[in-house]
Amino acid sequence: MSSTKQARRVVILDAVIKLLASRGLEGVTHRAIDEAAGLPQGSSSYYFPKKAQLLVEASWHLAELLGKDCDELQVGFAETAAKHGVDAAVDYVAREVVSYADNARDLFLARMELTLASARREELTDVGEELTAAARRPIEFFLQLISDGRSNMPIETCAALIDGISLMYATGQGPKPTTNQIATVFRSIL
Amino acid sequence: MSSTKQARRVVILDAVIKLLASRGLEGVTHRAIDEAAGLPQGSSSYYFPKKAQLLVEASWHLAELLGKDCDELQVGFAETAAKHGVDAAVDYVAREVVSYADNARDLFLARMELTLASARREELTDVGEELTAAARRPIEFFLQLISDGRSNMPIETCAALIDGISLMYATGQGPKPTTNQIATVFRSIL
DNA sequence: TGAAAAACTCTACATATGTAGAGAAAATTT
DNA sequence: AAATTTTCTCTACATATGTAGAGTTTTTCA
Repeated sequence: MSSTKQARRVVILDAVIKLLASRGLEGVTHRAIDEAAGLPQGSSSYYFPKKAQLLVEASWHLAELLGKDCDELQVGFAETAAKHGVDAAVDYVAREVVSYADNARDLFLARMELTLASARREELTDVGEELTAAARRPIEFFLQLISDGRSNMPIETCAALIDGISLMYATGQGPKPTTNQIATVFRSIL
Repeated sequence: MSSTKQARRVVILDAVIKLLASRGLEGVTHRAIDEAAGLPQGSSSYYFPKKAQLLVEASWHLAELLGKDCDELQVGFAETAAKHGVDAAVDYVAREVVSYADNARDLFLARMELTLASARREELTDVGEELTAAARRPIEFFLQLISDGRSNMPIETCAALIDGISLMYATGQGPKPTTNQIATVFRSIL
């Protein structure tokens, strides 16, 4: 596959993620995608003829985006820990988690939409698990590091807490999480 | 409004909730509702001509159902606390929360769908808040009782945690919450 | 440069959906 | 019981959507 073709596929998948966040699964139509992506009508239909497959690929793409962000976060954490100690690193992560709530709102909401959909669409089962795994990976990493494996909160519980807080904030049902709140969660784990 | 008419409206709104859980917002169509409710085609369209309004009313109905369940839970809690002490009551609530994850899966998933939708559909803003409030009310009640207002975990955080755990379980992304896990959350609040 | 292939855009069409309203059935009133 | 109103069911229709493929443009390559 040529790189321009690949690039256009990415443009389309990005548009799908944006639409998932702004209009939900019901708002993801070939025509709406073309418009959101600024491409001629028929484009998304040409690159992804079947909608079911389109959603699967958009999900994998989202998992990749989440993974990249998480990798960056891990690097930042490791560097901060090395320079200023674990305690400062915990604060660093807490700050990142909080700012991520705004910066990656679309990614988060798209993940929630797809996670819900994965429970009822067979073709999304696998990538649904990957989405969850991608979101959990960095948390797992931190818990391991800061608690040295002796965390008294299971990784799933911690991830669920962050997801729950993010969901309420992203949907306007709760206040913006504070750095303090997140840091407290991490520290209460020790 | 006659009671039979009111009864039929409830049948329809119940069907909407079931569909929200099993097929998501995209699966809620007048025709699908009629079939799910076992009513003649055109019924849901007759009782709720506008889909936007149908969703609003289904949301209020869901909030009412959640409220009833929560009231029962509060009564059970109060009785158990009176008979066997607060500690036993905490266990009681933890057990209820866990069994609720299975018994009220549809209600929970419908609430998640509607909460996500309320972030992008203006007409759902108000009822979206009510849905969240209805789900939080009993938690607020318990926290107040068991921590006597000196909880070190804000009500929003506790509610977000339970929602997050429930979401992962309901979508097949996490293990079934255990009584122990929930009880630990409640006790860690003290 | 010109033909062949590939990539893309546009159009068409079958089905699905929201919505309105005609017509039938049931209930109510006289 | 007949008339009238109310309630409900069925049908129709305009629009939206998924999907396929015709036709066009661009690229590749001999």
